[in-house]
Amino acid sequence: MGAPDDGSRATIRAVAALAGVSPSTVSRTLNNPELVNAETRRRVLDSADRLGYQPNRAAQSLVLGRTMSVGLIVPDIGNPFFAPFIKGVEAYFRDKGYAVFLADTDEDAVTEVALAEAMIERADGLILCSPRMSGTRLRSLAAKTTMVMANRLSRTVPSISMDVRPGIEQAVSHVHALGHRRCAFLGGPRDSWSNRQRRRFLEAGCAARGIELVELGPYEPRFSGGFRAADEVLAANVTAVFAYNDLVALGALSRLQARGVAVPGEIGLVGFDDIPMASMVSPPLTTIAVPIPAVARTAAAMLLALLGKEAGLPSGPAALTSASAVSAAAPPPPSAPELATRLVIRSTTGPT
Amino acid sequence: MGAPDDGSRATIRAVAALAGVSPSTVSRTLNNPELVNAETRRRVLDSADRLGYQPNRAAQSLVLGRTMSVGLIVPDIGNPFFAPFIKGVEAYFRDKGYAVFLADTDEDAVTEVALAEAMIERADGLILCSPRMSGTRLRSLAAKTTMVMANRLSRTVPSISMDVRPGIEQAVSHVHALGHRRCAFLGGPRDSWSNRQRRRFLEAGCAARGIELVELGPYEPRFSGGFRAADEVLAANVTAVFAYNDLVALGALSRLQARGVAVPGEIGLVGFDDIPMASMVSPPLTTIAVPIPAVARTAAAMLLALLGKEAGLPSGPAALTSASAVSAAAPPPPSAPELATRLVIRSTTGPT
DNA sequence: GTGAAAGCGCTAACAT
DNA sequence: ATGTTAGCGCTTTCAC
Repeated sequence: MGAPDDGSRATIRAVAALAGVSPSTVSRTLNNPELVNAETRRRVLDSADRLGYQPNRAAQSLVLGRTMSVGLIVPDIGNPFFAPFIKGVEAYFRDKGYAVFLADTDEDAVTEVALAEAMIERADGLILCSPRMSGTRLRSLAAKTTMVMANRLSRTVPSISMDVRPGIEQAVSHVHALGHRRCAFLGGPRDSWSNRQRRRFLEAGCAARGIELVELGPYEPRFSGGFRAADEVLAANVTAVFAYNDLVALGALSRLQARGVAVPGEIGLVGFDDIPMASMVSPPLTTIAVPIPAVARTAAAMLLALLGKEAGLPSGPAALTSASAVSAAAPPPPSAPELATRLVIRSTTGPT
Repeated sequence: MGAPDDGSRATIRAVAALAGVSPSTVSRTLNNPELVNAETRRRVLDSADRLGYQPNRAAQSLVLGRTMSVGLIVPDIGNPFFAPFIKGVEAYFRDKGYAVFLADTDEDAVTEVALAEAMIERADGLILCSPRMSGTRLRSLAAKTTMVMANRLSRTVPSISMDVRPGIEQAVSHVHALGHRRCAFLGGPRDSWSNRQRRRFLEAGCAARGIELVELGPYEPRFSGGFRAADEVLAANVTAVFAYNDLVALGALSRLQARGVAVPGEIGLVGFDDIPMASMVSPPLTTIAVPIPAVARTAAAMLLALLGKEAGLPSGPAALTSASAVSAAAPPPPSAPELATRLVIRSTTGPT
């Protein structure tokens, strides 16, 4: 519709004037249409789009105390693991009328804190995806804003993570069934929460089945890390390998093949994440698929619920949601079935 | 650093009161420190961080007329091609004190327009990366906000794109030197600007060297598209193939190998983009590398310049602004050397 | 059902 | 060098 061709955007007063009403009526028409007479409403609406009127967000934010935007901080946009997460969060919030600020920490904890602080000023809430910062900093941030953490669990900060257990159980069971009795774990970053978690369950699963597990690494969680890992695997005298993630697995696979080692013939290989590339290499990678879109949606929903609660929502539908989110500060239920990881068997695992 | 432990954030008046000055002095201290007495400044700064004061962004935006944030719209966050772009834009703007809104259109032109409209309300400017919408819509958007388009050129909208020519020239020359005389182009989406551009230069390069070029497709610009393409390549009786992008090339490679066709022995293969995966497969893909980070930085710098120009205008802001924006639309120099594509020779090309 | 008035928190003339 | 004043554009009591 006809925006004023000069650059100035129409204000609520202009609309009011054109419609012959007061600014308050225009505001009501837009925000609480039921409070205004049908005929008046029509006139207002008409004038509004005649002028191409768009409420000024800054003014709204100032008076309402919320910006209708949230911040999302990830360690590395380029990491295929995070893309679906970003996508999921963005799609969820867009749908609810929120815009999403995105920032990339380059895997650096200090940058991460700085970015979070900066976003607090502009967004109503924050989602920290796989945060690298210390628990202390995390808590301090959480005290300053509404925040949800994904892929890392905490008792003090609302958080959500996938359930790695089923996938790992399935993988260990699978490898065991194939006859492997001595395996390696290609560890990721030492201080990484998810690395610790993956290792723990892996150890438990192997122990339970009498599989000997040797831990190698830590390796950079990249293709190059797997490259290096491959040579150490060969020296470790194992028949199967669990990698910290697919990138490492893929790197190892590549190097193994280059060295003439048959996969899965001589060495079986299991990845983690199921990034798109996992199914595109040859042989396609057996891996533990993680439900990132579900994690993303859950995190987003959690944040939205918290925002609603903060805004003083009367105990409506949101009350329950946010309750569960806050109790998420207590042992969050990673038991939700849609958050379960699962083994995807492709072609890098076979009989020993 | 004691933030008030209750939820309310300190205002400028609180700081002023604590420091025993007026709000304006606080504002000055923060925005034009040189205008205020050193001793006063000290007191103000002190009170400010005593209270953990952070200026309210919404209030600033309202009075200054700018939000210090920009919007970035991409077709698909998950596409490895776009990740470095997003990263580049975000890093650039973060550095300048801007925050970046990100949205993903899912390759849909309608969504794209809607998202852009939504962002106009919240951001000072917009970067459209590889926009799918029509030129008309593009122009209409550009009239409403400060905007820069990347990976697509336009005379009427400020835009920036890499220079595909050198890379393609090198590729054709390389393939020609290897003895190939009949090649195929695996086309991407028919109406895609970059597809048309790539094809055009490819045709020219081949024609100039007496290489016969058959165009296949269009294919989905994904791994799966290349899969399908491979079979058609085999039927086309060519010895080398240029793919619309790496994903297609990789898909084709995979399928070719599955069918027992030797690459580069029987068929040579050249990709486009040089996504990370290109160097990770085996054999590693020969491909035309595109300078996405440079494109991203350039686009960002362009937008920032336009924003600055708009803000710095002496009189009637709007009229001149759009004029200058349009003038920025005059032939953008894709000749900048850092925007040049270049051939990366790996192992999917060899003598015929 | 509608208007008038009072700010939200900040910056920027304009005094002083 | 600092304080006073007047809004930025909107929402929201509070009257009518």
